[in-house]
Amino acid sequence: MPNKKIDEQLEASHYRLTQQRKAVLDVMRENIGCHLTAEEVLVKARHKVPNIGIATVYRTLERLVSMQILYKTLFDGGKYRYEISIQEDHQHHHIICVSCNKIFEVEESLLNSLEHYLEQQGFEIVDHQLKIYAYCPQCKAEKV
Amino acid sequence: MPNKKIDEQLEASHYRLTQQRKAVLDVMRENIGCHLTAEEVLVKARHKVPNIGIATVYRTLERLVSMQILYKTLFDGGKYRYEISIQEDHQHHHIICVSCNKIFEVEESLLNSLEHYLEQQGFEIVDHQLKIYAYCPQCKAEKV
DNA sequence: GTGAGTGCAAAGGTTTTGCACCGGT
DNA sequence: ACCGGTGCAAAACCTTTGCACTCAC
Repeated sequence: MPNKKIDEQLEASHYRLTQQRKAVLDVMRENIGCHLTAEEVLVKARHKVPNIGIATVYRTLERLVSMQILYKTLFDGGKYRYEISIQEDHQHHHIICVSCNKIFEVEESLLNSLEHYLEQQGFEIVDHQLKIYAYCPQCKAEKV
Repeated sequence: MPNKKIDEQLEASHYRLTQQRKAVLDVMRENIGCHLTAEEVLVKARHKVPNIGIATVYRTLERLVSMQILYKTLFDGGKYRYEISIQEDHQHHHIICVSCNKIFEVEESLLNSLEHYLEQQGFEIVDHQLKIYAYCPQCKAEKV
């Protein structure tokens, strides 16, 4: 259960567990696998804490990112989206449906040979992000 | 020479060749392999047409993107960068040095097997973008 | 009680848009 | 001369910041 681990992290970090932060964290925990914008988190969090403001949402999301509890990724339109990190390793790989805009995850794997090649060239890889634009199976079927 | 091809495209598109557009296009042609922000294009273009405004730069860049003469890619910080398209095929693959911020190109190739796999899953791939964050060989050497 | 955290509103940064004027065809 | 293109300034958008007030510890 990742929740236990997150709670431990929070406790260890002198991080005050306010209503607002709990609401944001719960929203993210209730939306595993979703890639939410700050605005979307705000709307969902307001169901729990009606007066929560967008600034608090941003501040909380940023804090959780720096604690590596969330990932933050830049998507088209120049907007950031946040997702909860449920695994140890990064898996910054997304398939974005060009029709319904749904976002699917891809497992990291096939980039290893590319990275090895680049390391032989003298680069030291820190991270990578892959975005694939596609019709998802459903939209492909409806497209005709 | 790609310039000839671009000129043909422009002619075929009823695209008025104003001083400003020529300046923007020339800036991009003089900076093959560079990934420029609109602001950077503006500064360079003003050396040619001092009064050119940022709105014209954006409008021209967008138009050239829609003509597939330029590529537009979102980079960290939520800023778009534009680069001239010198090849037939897309090659949206970048290595960004986390130290000097220089951007290197990677040839497309090793993603084919991943794409085949996804197509078997029912996706129809439209495009993809890969960003790799790394220390470039020079910064890696200086890092120590 | 104290200081970190909050909400609001204002500011920041990038990109877009409205509008009167300009200039390529 | 026409109409698309331009420059300016304002607006739009997302995100960050300043500040007085609040509340978790």
